[in-house]
Amino acid sequence: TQGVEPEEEGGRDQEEDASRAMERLEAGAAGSSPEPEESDDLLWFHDQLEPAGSSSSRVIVHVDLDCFYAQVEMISNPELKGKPLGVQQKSLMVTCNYEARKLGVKKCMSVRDAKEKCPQLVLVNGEDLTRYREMSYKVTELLEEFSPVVERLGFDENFVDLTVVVEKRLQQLQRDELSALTVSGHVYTVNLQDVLHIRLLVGSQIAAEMREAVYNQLGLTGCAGVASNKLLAKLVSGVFKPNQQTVLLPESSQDLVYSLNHIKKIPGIGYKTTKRLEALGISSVRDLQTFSSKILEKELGLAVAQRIQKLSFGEDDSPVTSSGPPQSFSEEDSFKKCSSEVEVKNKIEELLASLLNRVCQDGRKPHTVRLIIRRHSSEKPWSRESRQCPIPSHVIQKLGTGNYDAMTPMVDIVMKLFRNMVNMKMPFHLTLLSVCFCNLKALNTAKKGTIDYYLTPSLSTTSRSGKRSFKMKDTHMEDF
DNA sequence: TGGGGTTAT
DNA sequence: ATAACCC
Repeated sequence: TQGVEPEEEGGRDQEEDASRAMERLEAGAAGSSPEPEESDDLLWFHDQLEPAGSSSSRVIVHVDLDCFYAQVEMISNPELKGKPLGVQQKSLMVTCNYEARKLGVKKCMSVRDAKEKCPQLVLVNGEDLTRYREMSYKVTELLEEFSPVVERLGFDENFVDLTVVVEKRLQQLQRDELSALTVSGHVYTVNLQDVLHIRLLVGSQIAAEMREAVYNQLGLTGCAGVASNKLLAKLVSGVFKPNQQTVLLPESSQDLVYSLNHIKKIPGIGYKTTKRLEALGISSVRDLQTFSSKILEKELGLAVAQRIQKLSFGEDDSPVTSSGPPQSFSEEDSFKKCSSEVEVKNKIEELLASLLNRVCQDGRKPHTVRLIIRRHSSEKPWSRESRQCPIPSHVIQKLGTGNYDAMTPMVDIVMKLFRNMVNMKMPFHLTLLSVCFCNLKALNTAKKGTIDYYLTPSLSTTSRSGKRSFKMKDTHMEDF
């Protein structure tokens, strides 16, 4: 109902699901090795696919889930479907479903403004990211079945490089099928006479199959954009908004970048760079395109200047890089005030409890811990300070299954980091605490019979039970 | 303004 | 260790 059903617009003949798509791809890979004899027609056609002769043209898809946290909440609790729903973290409503948006609620509104706009708004707390994170990785893993090169951006966006998969599929197609190729979903700027961007059309079909698989297997809807690079794929994915997809034909790429009314809309140009560019009198995309490269390089440095000026033309040669497993795990909590050692220690214990569970499930071992704080009232309210240190190897070993063992030494380490940053003889006022595990290394592949095996507590005699969950002791609430 | 993430310097 | 970027 109400716009969450997929494929009103482009989903004919997309009944093929991901597994069948994979069978076809694999069959294609196997069958294409002895170089199928091609007719002259077909050779001519393939020649047209690479106009400039350089084989640099890529097919990239950007997949962007619709109001992701709200969708996960509606799956967790189907009674929320059909009602205006917002997901709240502290005083901020970080996202909301389309029911709520119809009633004037916007993403990243304060909870107060949102309730004012829409008194019937249902709010759920979204501070615990566990279910979002898990669903997010399911999406990435599903997309990896279509092509192994998938790059995550946040929890709800993925880039996939389809170049190789498109090429395989094209080589499988017969001459008559080739001339009958059609686009799936929208085309950016309606100008469909010239159908020579066959690879992008095939990309759009694969994008439709991806969205169909994500919906059928995970129950999530989203948008997709297909283009020749990441920047354009991302920009074009947002053109038709909930649950639709669009492909950008190259001759429309300038129209697309000019449709951005300000440089800050270009992904890669953030808050700081926008301010510095505005100080130079640059505010529109065309301003940036035509601005002196020399001056820009002096002002921002060679790397940033060249990159953002290319972005302003819609050019982006950055590769889609496989995200793989996460580089770090962190848990944070923000609050109005935290100003005593016991409060700090309690928060740290809470953060560590979650982190130890996560690290345990991941299987790899972090070799570094970092503590991050935000102090109140300091001139830069957004700035954070951090201290990090290696995790001693004897503590790393305890990280495997018996989290109770690692908890106490980890708290001690993190509290030392805290004392290194904050002089506890002086009054302090924190508004955020965060603990991060990073420098993750694959587990010690201790083989049976080796010294390592018997020296690794989680592998030898004790505690062969399954993964245990660490439970917080209910401590010290009398402090309040 | 939250609770995450990444890469570059 | 911080600063920039992304969501």
